[in-house]
Amino acid sequence: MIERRDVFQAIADPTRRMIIHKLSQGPLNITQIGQDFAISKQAIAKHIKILSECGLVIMSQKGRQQVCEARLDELDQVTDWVTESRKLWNNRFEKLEAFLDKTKKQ
Amino acid sequence: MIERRDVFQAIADPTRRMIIHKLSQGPLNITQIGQDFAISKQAIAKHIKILSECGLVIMSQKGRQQVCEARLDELDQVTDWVTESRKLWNNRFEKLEAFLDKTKKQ
DNA sequence: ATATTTGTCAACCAAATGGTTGCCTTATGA
DNA sequence: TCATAAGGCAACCATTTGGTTGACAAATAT
Repeated sequence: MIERRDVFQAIADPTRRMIIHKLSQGPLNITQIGQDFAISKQAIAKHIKILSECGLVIMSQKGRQQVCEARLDELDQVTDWVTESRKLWNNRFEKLEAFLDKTKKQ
Repeated sequence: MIERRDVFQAIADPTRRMIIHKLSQGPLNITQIGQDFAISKQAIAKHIKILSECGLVIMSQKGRQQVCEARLDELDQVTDWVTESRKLWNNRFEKLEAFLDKTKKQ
């Protein structure tokens, strides 16, 4: 299995999606993020590490606090892939239509 | 760990994304899908099972063949979540602005 | 000065994931 | 009729994942 740490895998976990949701409303430190979740701060920190490794969260030190900010640009990878798939889907009969058209003309 | 089998998890795997990509261009049976991948047909079948369980692929029997067709509607869940997060992000200063506005008026 | 808060590091764990192989059933084509 | 192609099923495996606990360092507050 290849080492994967991409945006798709990052947003696959519901907890991480909720974290992104929270951070979309403004920056928070790790303890504040953990407030709504019934898991340890260490678990939260691990999620944050994954999110920041793929660019969805950026960190900044502020005294002893680690301030986390959402950075949603990388989600373009996701919407781009969906858009591309839909494009293919919409054009899926093109070849067939071209073939039928050609056949008709002959 | 809760039982998860949702669209987000389904598209987290690169092989499954490639399968969707292929199927977006037209229906294929399991053997045909496996053509481009260096993994066993059983592995492909497992991926297809996951994709069909979350509605991204629909199956139809055709003799001994299992024809797979892409069904991209469920990807709305993904784009909707991204859109919602971006909306929150864009409105993230609203509360602060409202507060400042109110303070100014007093 | 000391207690508390914030977060890190490391070890550990059970379950999930993505893959394998072998065997079996059932259509299909020669 | 019989070999073969398509796929299902089950057992197994290594690695990854998402979580835990305990100990620790360093800011901050009292």
